[in-house]
Amino acid sequence: MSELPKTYEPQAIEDKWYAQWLSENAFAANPESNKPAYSIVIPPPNVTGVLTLGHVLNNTIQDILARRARMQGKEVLWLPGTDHAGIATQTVVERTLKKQGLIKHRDDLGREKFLEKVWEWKQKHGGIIIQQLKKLGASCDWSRERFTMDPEYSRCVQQVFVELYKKGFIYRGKRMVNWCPVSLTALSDEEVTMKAQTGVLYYFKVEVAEDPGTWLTIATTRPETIPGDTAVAVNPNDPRYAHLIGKHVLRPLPVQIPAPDRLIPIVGDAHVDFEFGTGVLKVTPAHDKADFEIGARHQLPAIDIMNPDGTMNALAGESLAGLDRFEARAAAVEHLRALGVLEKEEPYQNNVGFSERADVPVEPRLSEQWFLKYPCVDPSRQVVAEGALKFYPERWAKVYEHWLSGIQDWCISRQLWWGHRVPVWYRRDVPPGEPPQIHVGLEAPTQPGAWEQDPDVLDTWFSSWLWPFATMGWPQQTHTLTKFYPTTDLVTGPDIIFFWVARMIMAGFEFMGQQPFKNVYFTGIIRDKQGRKMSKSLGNSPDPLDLIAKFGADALRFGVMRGAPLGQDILFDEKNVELGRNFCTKLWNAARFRQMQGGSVEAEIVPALLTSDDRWILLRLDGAIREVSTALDEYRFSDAANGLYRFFWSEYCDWYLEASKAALNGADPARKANTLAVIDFVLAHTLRLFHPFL
RNA sequence: GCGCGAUUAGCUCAGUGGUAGAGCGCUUGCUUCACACGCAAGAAGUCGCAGGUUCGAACCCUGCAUCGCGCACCA
Repeated sequence: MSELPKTYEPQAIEDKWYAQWLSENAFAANPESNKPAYSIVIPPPNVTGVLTLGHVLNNTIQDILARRARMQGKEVLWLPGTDHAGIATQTVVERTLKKQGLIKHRDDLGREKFLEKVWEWKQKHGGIIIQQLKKLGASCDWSRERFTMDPEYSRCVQQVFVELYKKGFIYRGKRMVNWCPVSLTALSDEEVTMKAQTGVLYYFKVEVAEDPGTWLTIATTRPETIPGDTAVAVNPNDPRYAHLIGKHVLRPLPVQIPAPDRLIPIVGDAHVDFEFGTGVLKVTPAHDKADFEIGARHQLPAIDIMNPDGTMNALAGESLAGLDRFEARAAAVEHLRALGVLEKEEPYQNNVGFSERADVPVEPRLSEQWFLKYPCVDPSRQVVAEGALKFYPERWAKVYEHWLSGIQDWCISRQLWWGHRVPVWYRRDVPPGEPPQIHVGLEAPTQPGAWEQDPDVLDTWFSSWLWPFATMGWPQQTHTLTKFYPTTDLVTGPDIIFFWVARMIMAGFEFMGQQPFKNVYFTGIIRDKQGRKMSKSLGNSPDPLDLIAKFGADALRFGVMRGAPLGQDILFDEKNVELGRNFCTKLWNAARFRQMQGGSVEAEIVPALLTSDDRWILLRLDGAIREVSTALDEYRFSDAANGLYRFFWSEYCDWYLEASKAALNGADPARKANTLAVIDFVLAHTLRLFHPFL
C-alpha cells in the first residue's frame, strides 16, 4: 500500500465509499429478515427544495441512529422521500412562469396546462435534494423513495378522505376561515402567524335612532369594514349602555345608501369587554371571527363587502368599491371625518394574523370549505401523557398537550391546483328546490358529463399525516408494514409539532390502530452566529454543498453534531465545520502513523507485556465506549461527539501515541509488537465509535 | 394574559450538592522523525440579581430582572 498523503482529502474518498456502499445494497431493508427491526421515516423535504443546514442537522441525526442500529445487528429501514408541498410549490412555479413572461396569471394556462408545467418543474428540480442527501452520506434505502403524489400514495389520501367522510369526521360548511388574499386560498389556523403591528385605533360616533341626540362612540382598528356592520354590541351588564339594547343606531357607511337601510340594532353580548375602548363594539359578522359568532347568537345578517383578493366590492359602497382593503381604510376614515363623526385617532399596538407563505395579513372570510373533526384525539393525548410515546426533550409534550386540548376543526380544502383533488363530485342540473346530489368516492361517478368534481385540493399536511404507513404500502397489510410499523424514531423540528407530528399520531391510531413511532427527537433550530433565523433575505444561510466542497461531508456532519445539544437552538459557525475537518485530518494522520510503523496487523495482545500506559489507554477506551454509547442511547448527540473527540484527540493521540513512541523506536521487538497490537485494538474500536458520525 | 427556554471565561456552550470545564479566540515558545487542519505551556470567570434550605449551592426552593420563543387574544 502506498503512503497516505499528509492531509485528508475527503471529496474523492467520500464519493468512492458511498458508491461502494450503494453497490453493495448496504442500506436496503429486508422485511423478511429475522433481525429485530429498527425504522425511521424521513421528514419529507419539499420536492423542489434545496438542502439547508436544518436538513443537514436533521438527517445527520437520523443517519447516526440508522448506522448505529445496523451496527447493533438490527434490520434497518430508513425510508426517504419528498413532499409535494402544495402551496409552496405552486407559488414558486407560478412566480417563475410570470417572471419568464409566459403568463400573467395561472388562469391564462388553465388547470390542466398549469399542472403539466408543475410536473415538468418537479421532473427538473425534484431530484436535487435527494442527490444532496446522498452527498451528505445519508444511508437511506433509496429503492423505497416515495413522493406524496405518487399514484399509490394519492390513492391512500383519497381513501382516507372517503373513509373519514363516511364516518362523519369530514364535512363541508360555510364558515369563517383564514383567507390569504394573495394566494387566494383558505388556510388552516396553523398557517397563520401572529405579528405585532403598530396601527391606529379610530373612535367614531353613531347616533341612537330612537333617542336623537344620544351618541355612542365606537373604537375600531378596521373602519373600512363599517359597511359590513350589522349590529352594535354592548355588554348587557354594562350600566352605561344596557338600557339601549334593542334600540338602533345609524351606521355611517356607505354614505351612498339611504339612511333607513343603514339602521342596525344594538345587541347585548357578554363577549364585549367593557374595559376596552369605549365598551361599544361594532359587529361585522362577515369579516371577523368573534363578530361572526356574535352574529350567530343574535341572528344577524352577514354582509360580505370584500372580494377574494382583498379589494372592496360593491356592497362597500361606490366610493370604496375596487379599493384595496388598506386604501379603503384611509378612504373610510376620510368619510368619517367629513361626516364629523370621527372623534379621535390614537396609535395602537395589536397583533395581526399573517399568511405564513405570502406574508400579508389574512382576511377572515366566510366561505364554503371542507373541514375535518380530528379523529382519535383522546388516545393521541394519552399515549404521550403516559409516556408510551416519548418526546425528547420531554418539555415538548406539554406544548403538544396544550394544542390538543384546544383544537378546532381543521380546514383541509385549498383553492389551489397543485395537490390531491378533493374526491367529491356534484350533480349538475339538479332542479331548483331539490336537494343537491353529492358523490364522495375513490372513483368518479358514471355518466361523467352529469357530474362536476369539486375544484379544491387538500392541504399538503392532509397527505403528509399518513406518511409513516402510506409509504409502506397501506392499505395493504404488507410485509414492510408488519416488520417496520410502528417506526422507532422520528427526528424533526419542533416548529412542525402541530402541522405534522400531532396529526401523524392521530392518523396512526385511526388507520393503523397504533402509534406511528415510539420516540420523537426534536432538533433545535439552526441560527446564525448572532442568533438570527437563517433566511434567504438575510443572506446568512450558508449552502451546505459549499461547506461539503470546502471541508468534506464528514467534517460538516461532525461539526454540526458537536455543537447541537439536546433541546437548544444551534448557533451556526463555520468554525465548527473547520473543527470537524481538523478532527477528520487528525484521525487520518493517526492511521497514517500506524501504517508507517509496519509490523503485523491486528496481532494478539500479550497481557503479560502490557505497560501501565497500555493499560491506561485500554481503560480509557472502555470508558469512551461506554460514554459514547450511553450518550447515544439518550439522544445526547453532542455529548457523544464531544466524548469521542476528547478521547481520541487528547487521550489517544496526545498522550498514548506520544508515549508509545519510546517502545516503537526501542530495541525490544516483543514490546514493540505488543504496542502495535494495542494501537490496532484501540484504533479498530475507535473506528467503530466513529462510524455513526462519519 | 398563560406557558416554555436561556442567563457560567472575549465568543459558543458543557457542567443538577463537595477544590470552576471544553472548543474557538488570545499570549508565549516550537519547520521535534503522524498531523502547523499540528505540538507544548499559559492568561482569563465574586457561575444574571436578591433572599432561603444545607456543614457545604453554578446546581435545590422563592421572588426579581433581562433576552428569546410558543399559545391565546380586546374591537
